[in-house]
Amino acid sequence: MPIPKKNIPATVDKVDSRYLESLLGYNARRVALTVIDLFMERMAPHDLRPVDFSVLSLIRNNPGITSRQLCTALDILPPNLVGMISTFEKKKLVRRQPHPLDGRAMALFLTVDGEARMALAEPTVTQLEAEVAGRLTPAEFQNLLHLLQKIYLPSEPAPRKR
Amino acid sequence: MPIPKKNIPATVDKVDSRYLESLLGYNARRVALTVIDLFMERMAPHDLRPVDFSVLSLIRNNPGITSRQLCTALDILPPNLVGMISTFEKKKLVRRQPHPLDGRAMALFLTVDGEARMALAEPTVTQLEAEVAGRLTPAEFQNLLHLLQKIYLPSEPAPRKR
DNA sequence: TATTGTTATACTCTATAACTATA
DNA sequence: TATAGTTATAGAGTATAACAATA
Repeated sequence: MPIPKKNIPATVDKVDSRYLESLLGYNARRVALTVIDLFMERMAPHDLRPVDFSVLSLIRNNPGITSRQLCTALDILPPNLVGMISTFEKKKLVRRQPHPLDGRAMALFLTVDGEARMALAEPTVTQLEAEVAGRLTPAEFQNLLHLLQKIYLPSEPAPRKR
Repeated sequence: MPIPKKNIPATVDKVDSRYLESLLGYNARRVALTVIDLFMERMAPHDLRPVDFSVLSLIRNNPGITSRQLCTALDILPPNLVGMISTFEKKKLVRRQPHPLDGRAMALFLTVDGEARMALAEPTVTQLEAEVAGRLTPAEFQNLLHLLQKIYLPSEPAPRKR
């Protein structure tokens, strides 16, 4: 039988977060913040924020990708990408080139410096991912990625609006 | 045998995002954005952003909780909570009361209006969660929450820094 | 001396409108 | 007429420093 509490006005000793923890949105955001915090810490020597890494990674794996394609893939608004690309150009990480088939567009490529930067940064990301996933078995980790993708990647490639 | 491509300069037709999709941080952020977008859409009639809902939910389930406890539980900085609480007070959703055991602190409670607002809002959240999880079986959904929590909820309750 | 709540403020991130060059 | 890229700018979100009152 539980010991009766003293009759004091309502105070909270341990916060009950169980309801929030039953919500996918809450849990996904907490995990995203956890990983992003560690990411920024570890990637500081490489001078890359998460979004920088995402952009450079897509250019690396898709040479000649356009700004518009980057914006669609990463859910970035075009005006907010312009500054990033300009900064990358100033730092000699990215090179812009007229698109061969569309005179309005610019094709994006990593420079040699950009390739080198990413070659150093990717293992750092791999390492921090491994640490974050440390409490999960490899099978659990793969399952987690798969379940997350089932949420945001429609099997039918219907256009996403935002 | 694949048909040889025409010899044109590098252009990208379909963006290859497979590397990013192998990263937990990327997937968690995409899911968080997906759920938050739907959340804001559905909760607009209730005039509650995700963070508003989280704060009111914690007050509801922890009557007498302090601002400091809210900040710790939700990873909000104290200066950024002040305005929210003030707004809630103006809207008669939350009531502040001197803390019975700590003269510096304020104990927070929902008003009758606040309870009513949350009583309407919670079913909306339950509904949208069910929709987002629609592609998953109930067992998969529970497993997803469990795996996410293993990432950000340490079994040993070590203090998080940020 | 440390902590709670608060103010003021700066910085970053995200969003909107409008323009140009080209399709 | 629609789209890619760009500029300028507004708004929301997040961060730091400093202070008064209390522990």
